[in-house]
Amino acid sequence: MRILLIEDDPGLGSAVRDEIAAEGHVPDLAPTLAYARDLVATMSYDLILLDLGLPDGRGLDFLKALRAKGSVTPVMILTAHDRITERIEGLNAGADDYIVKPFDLAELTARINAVARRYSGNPNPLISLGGLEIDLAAHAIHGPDGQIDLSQREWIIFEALLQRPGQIVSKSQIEDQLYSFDAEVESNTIEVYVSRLRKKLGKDVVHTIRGLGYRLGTP
Amino acid sequence: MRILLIEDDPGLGSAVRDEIAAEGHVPDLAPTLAYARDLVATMSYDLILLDLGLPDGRGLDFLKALRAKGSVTPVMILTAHDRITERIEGLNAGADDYIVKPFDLAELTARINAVARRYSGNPNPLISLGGLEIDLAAHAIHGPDGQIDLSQREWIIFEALLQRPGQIVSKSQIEDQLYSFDAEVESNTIEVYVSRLRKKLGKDVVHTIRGLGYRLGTP
DNA sequence: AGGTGGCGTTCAGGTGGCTGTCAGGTTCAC
DNA sequence: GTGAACCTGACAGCCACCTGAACGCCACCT
Repeated sequence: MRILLIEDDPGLGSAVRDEIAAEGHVPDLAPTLAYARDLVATMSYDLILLDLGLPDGRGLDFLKALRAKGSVTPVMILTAHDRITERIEGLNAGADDYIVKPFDLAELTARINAVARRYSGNPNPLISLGGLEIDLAAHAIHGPDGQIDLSQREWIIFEALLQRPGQIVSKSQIEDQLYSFDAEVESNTIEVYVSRLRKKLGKDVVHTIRGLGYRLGTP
Repeated sequence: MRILLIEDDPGLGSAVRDEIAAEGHVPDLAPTLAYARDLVATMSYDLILLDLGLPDGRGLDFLKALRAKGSVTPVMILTAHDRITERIEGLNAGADDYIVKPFDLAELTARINAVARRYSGNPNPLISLGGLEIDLAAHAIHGPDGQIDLSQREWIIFEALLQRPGQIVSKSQIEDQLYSFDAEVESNTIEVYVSRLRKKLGKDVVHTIRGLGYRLGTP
């Protein structure tokens, strides 16, 4: 997914861009509104992340101009904690969602995915996978023998794979999803969870690539 | 990606610009240095392709001025086959890479992608190679018959080649990637791995240059 | 308040994929 | 023609991973 990040803070900009890229999206970073205008004139984006305070103008004015031109690209605004009026104004100007600084990068990812799902014509995706019907938003799985329930941790791991079909997700990436920053996991917890997912959902739902990680099975 | 092509030959200029655009980049073509200066004053480019012989001046002087101003935009110079001194001077003046005329457009694309990866901070490129779609960060390869998995060591060797398209990578360089410093490999391990890559990905994915090493196959 | 069962984590024994090697054959520079 | 470089199928051993079972915790139910 093509994502344009309009953010002048170099540190935040880099961190967010790297996170978006790590999630498999294709990010562009514009530190100014002028550059952002050039980009949206020539590129087609699936989502825009918009900071409201830019060095060469107001993010809000950029957003209004975008909507005035008829663009329906989803826009998520980045706002400071105490800027409530600004937030409301942004939503009124046509933003689809907002996230409050400072934010956790994992939360940003989840929010991005949520906005993208809402606006890609697939707001509540059912995913078909090898005889399973999966409803991510409702955490519901329907298999050939009926409803299948996963525990919270099992869902976290399964979603980590579902969000990256075709990609290898390393054990350390899964650990990062499950535990707080830098927590050391001492045993083969991940393997046991994967085994349980296989038991509940079928042995082909997760493929192991030895030494690298796991990958979602092919539908 | 925004690419500025500084080339006075109309035929070559058009062909390269069209190829760059077809690859999803956003090219600008400047047939003179004066025009190029105007463009770089107002636009931010991700890469500059620079011919050294222009009607209104030397490409080398343009490059030196660019670096003197503090620009770190990657620059790839286009040089004639026999202009070795010019090539060296270009690299010394701050060029990041060079490509020798006449060149294959597919090789140019691969080289552009490689330079952009080194300098753009975007570690998650999709690479197309002979019917394969390769996602380096996610260790994902999609071939004509579906998903292809490589082992950890196979990836290391494949990446060593992917990161140097068009270049010969020696066996000792590959050994350095695989093993710790100064480890002596006693047998034909590298040849066996290359054979396995060919088996999984196709026999043209790696070319052997006898006595020198291996090179990535052409897309 | 006490009992229960689901969940998270750990462990141990087993397994099969990966790694490195080798041998026989092919290719090619000289 | 020759010898070095390379190719590739096959094999053995290692260890990353699998999975059944167990235990402690705690939310929930009675």
